[in-house]
Amino acid sequence: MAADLLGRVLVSGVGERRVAVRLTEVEAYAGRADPASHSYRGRTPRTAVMFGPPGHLYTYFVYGMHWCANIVTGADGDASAVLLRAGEVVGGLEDARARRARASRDHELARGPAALATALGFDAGTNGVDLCAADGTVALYPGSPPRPAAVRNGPRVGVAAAADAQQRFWIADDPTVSAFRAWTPRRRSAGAGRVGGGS
DNA sequence: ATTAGGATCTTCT
DNA sequence: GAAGATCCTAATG
Repeated sequence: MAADLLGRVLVSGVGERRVAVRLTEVEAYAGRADPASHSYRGRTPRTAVMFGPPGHLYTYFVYGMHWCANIVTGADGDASAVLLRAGEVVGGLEDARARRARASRDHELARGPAALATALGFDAGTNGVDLCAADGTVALYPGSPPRPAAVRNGPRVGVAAAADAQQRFWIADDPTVSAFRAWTPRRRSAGAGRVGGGS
């Protein structure tokens, strides 16, 4: 299950850089039966990787500027995945800082799904990468599991559908875990609301 | 410390 | 055409 990924270490060798992150926060998306999952509405070009075999990276673009990464967990055709929400950079600190110049402290380098993806260099090019390939650019290692008593769970962040599902898991008292934000509707930008056909 | 709002574009309806 | 598994900065207490 998703919580088993906590404490495991993801090593990325993308772009001549090598960064390792120990996962401290994840979210589970239960395939086609989960209204909050990208795979809920069936297979599309974007979600094709989710419908494939487990152990592959599924990356997607959100909000017009960020990349986020999942690990496909369900059996072939199941379309379940785990969103990697946050982690502690345990290797390649210099490279991670270079990619995340905005982060003022090291514990913020991979705090939040888009931040984590940026720190590891994930984007369209890493979609579908096999984590078990011998020569893969990204690999998953056992790492060090958290104390079972330190594992917490709660609602998923920023998700409108199935908001009551307690499918977010994190390691208690870890500074790299992102702050919880319930889903809120975004206001439309002023310009987008223009009336009339203009010009 | 906390909150509110803007940026920006792919995907599916 | 509308909404989205977010991050960052600026303004306010």
